[in-house]
Amino acid sequence: MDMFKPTKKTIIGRKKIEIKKLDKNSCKLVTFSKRRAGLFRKASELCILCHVYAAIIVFSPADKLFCFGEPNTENIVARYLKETAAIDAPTKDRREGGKPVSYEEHNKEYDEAMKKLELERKELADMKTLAKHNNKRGDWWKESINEMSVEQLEQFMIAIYELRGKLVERAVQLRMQWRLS
Amino acid sequence: MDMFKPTKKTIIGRKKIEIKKLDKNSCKLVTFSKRRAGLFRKASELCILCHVYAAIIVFSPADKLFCFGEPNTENIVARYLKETAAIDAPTKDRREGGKPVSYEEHNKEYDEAMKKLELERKELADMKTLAKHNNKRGDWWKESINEMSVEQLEQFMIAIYELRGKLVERAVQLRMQWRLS
DNA sequence: CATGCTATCCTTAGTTG
DNA sequence: CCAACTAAGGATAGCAT
Repeated sequence: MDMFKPTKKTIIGRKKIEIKKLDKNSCKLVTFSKRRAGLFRKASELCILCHVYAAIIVFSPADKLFCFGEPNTENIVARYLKETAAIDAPTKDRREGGKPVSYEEHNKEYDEAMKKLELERKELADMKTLAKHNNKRGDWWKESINEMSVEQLEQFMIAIYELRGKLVERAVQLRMQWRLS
Repeated sequence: MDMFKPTKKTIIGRKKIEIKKLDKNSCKLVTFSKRRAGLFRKASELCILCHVYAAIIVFSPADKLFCFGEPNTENIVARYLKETAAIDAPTKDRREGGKPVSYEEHNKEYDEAMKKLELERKELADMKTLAKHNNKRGDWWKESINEMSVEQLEQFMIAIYELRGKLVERAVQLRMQWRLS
């Protein structure tokens, strides 16, 4: 291999940049990749060094989801939701930008949902007690997974994912209720 | 004040450290504070430079929650849940640990499970139709979310997470069935 | 415990292949 | 476009206050 590079010259090395939005798109993508990798590595080091759990969620310039999680993202997020749900209203140690969240857009959905809820609440109350009666054990639907056919399972999974979205909405809804009270 | 420090000497500067769990507790706490700050700053820069959204969730050695969010943590998390819910089952773009699951060890379980399944399938088929009959609408449990109390909701969410694991298992199970047939 | 300092290590902007 | 390289700039371990 060539021991020396007589051709070495114009390499100037890193220059200082201002932390401002990058307009050049190619540059932005490269920078995003590099810095995201760096960020994830730093997070990993932090987790190992200090023996803590952490998760990072990033949406790329192309709106693709990237996430890091030690030991995994989902559990951290779940725990985050739990914690914030528990201490949200009173203590809420927001670091962030400080904006108290724009609930505007959420409000519409919730208004609708709550009206709908109001109506359905009554007619569904008895259905629930009925269901509870029918299933001696509350977790029948867990057990029954093993008997589902492919089609049933698929449908059920879809339903679960929808349900999950509803759960999140509902959780936010409840949190708002507390906040307002 | 003293302008000069003739006493200056022992400052060695930074030394290289191995990325291993820090045992010394005081050191761990200091390192955690410093590196967490650095991590959040990096994330902030990434968000500004590349005009992206990101969130970081960290649990400190003392198990306290620290979070960063641009523009705020909650929305990022909500969006994360939405995205993963939507594309999870089919595409599942886990970044994280990344193991594509070793199917070997699953094989045994699945063989057993499949036999068991075969037997149970028939005797449970009618139970299912019974259940379907009892609940005019198959998705009563979706609607009933809106009436759940906080406690019920929390328990339900936990159940859902568990259920999700079972679903994944079951899905792999079925996939293998197809593969073998 | 938090803050400031400094020497050293690490990250990465800019460039080349 | 992606990977490698280089050196400037930034982060930080260890120490001191």
